[in-house]
This record gives sequence, structure tokens and C-alpha cells, in this order.
Amino acid sequence: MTTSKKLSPATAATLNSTKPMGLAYLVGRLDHVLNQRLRDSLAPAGLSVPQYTALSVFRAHGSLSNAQLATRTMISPQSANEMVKQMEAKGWIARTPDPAHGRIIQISLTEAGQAVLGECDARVAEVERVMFPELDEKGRVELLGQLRGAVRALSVQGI
Amino acid sequence: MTTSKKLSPATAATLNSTKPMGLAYLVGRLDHVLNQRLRDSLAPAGLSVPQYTALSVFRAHGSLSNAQLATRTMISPQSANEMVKQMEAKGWIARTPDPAHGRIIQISLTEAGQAVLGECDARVAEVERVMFPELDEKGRVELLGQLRGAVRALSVQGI
DNA sequence: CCGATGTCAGACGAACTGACATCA
DNA sequence: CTGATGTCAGTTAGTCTGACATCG
Repeated sequence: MTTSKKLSPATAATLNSTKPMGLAYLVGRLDHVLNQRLRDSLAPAGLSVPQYTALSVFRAHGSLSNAQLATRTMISPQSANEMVKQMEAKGWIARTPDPAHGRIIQISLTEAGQAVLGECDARVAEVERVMFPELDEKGRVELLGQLRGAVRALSVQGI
Repeated sequence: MTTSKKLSPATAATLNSTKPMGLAYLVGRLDHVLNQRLRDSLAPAGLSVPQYTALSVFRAHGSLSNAQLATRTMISPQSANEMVKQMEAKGWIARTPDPAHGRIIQISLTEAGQAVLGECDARVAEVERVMFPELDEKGRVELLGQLRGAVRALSVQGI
């Protein structure tokens, strides 16, 4: 429970500050607040934000190896393996050795994993509604496209 | 979505850029990549991403106490104090006791701090150009407004 | 006494790099 | 041998909470 703390009365002065900050700055600020909010929303279900991310990737891509998960989420294989161990302990994912390759281990969602993911989707959607209260469907699609393009642009470049 | 369950690995790999992920998910992904990119861009100048954020806050708001910095950046006073110590050691900020209050210490940018901040602005702007290559001025203002609104919406709750 | 502030101390989550064994 | 993979180990940076003293 990080965000449910009391905030000092000085916060009121913060809210109407509309200084011309950059896009990178604002994305970072937004993620900071969003992370706190998501952590609070996801905590009752027993998973962390990176875990929710990983589960979403498995749902989107189906079965993946640990190395593939690492490249998809853009973290190191060791970090990915850490998360995988946690989530396997919770019973959300299952690791089955690849029949065609003795070393690779395929990872996929279990039914429990799909269930907990579905439950969290509702919580996350609620946070999104708070985050963009006045966003219509057209604006939402537009914003999704811009974010997706930005992620791709930063992922491809500079290798 | 649940429609993309069992695809062959090759097919899934080719479609990964058009999955209908949520807004919260994409903001998190974007921040993850953006952070890595900013860290690389800022490293030559000797500062971290949180430090750049804090320096930006000082430039935008002028002189602040540590407690005020904490509420502005939405982190704990202890975490803010940690950054302040680092940045004072680098000579980027100066701490002067408040003449009207024996306990409060006002913090503000030094000339060296303004210089390094200006240098980093160029680096950050470069990253932004890569991130949103096709964004015109109108779209940029629009996106800035939406991000700012989202930060505010998530910050206001729970007061 | 209270409330806000500054700061020391310890702990934690989530990422990292290094090292190594295994398999095609 | 080489390259990709999985995984153990240690480490780092950035946050947190707890505790305490000081000031008004």
C-alpha cells in the first residue's frame, strides 16, 4: 500500500503547475504514478507489476522459452528466469521441456494463470479509467497507436 | 486478447507489434525502454534518470525544501534526501538554511547544475525525436496534454 | 504535546553482470 | 568448436519503512 498514504497539504499547490516539461519527463512521471497505483491494485491478487506484464506476454504470444520471454520484455535472461521461478511457484505458469530440443523449456500459462490474469485485467482497466477519464474510443485507439509506435521506435534503434 | 492462443512460433513472432494490449501495459513497456535509453544517454554526463528528474523539478519550481521535493516527485522524503546528497556531492545543487525557519533547508540549482541540466536536455530531446519521429507540433501538444492529465488524474486520488 | 521536517539505519524488489554446464 | 540456452551467484540502484532529534 504505497499510494494510500496521506499526502501533505502542500500537494494542492503542485496540481496546477503546468510547466513545459518534455515528453520523456512526462512519460517517466506517468509511469511512476501508474506503477504505484497498479501495485496497489494488483497486490490483493498476489502478483507484482512485472509479473502481470510477463503473464500478459504469455497470453499474447502463447508458449515461449525463457530466452524468448527475456527478449520480448527486454530484460536479461537471468531476470526473466527469476520471475519465471516465482510464477511457477504460484502455479500460474507451467514449464514443459521442448520435445525437439533437450535444453529448451517451453513456458505457458496454466488455467490458474489465465484466471488470475483475467481477474487482474478488471483491476487494471479500472486504473485506466481513472487515468484517462475523458478518453473516447477514437482517442484511445489513437493513443494506443502512438504508444505502440514509440515502444517500437525505441526498441529497434541503437542496437 | 484471448483469440491469439495457439499460434505457431513463427506466426506469433511476426504479429507481435499489433497485439491489442491495454494502455497501462503500453505505458509500462514504453517507460521500461525509455528508461534504458535515457540511462545510456545520460550516463556520459554522469547523472541518473531520477537525478535528471529532480534537477528538472528544481528548475521548474525554483527553490524547494527536501520535503517539498519529495511530494513533487511523489517519493518518500528519505529517498529524496538520498538523491539530494548525491547531487550536492556533485555540486549541482546548493542547500541553504531557511532564514525564517531553523529546521528547513532550501535547495536550489547551482550554475553547474543548470549547465549539466542544459546539456542533458539536448540528449533527452534526441531520445524524444527517436521515440516520436513523425510527431508534428500539434500532435505533440495534444500528447503532452493527455500525459499531463493522466499524471494529474492518478496523483489526485487518495488525498 | 503536536506537527512538520531532516536524516540515519536497515530492508526490500527488481533489475544487472559474471560464471558455468548443457545441448544441437 | 561454436552458439544458444538455462541457471546459480553476487551486486547494484532506487525505492521503501522504522526510528529519532529538532524546530515552531
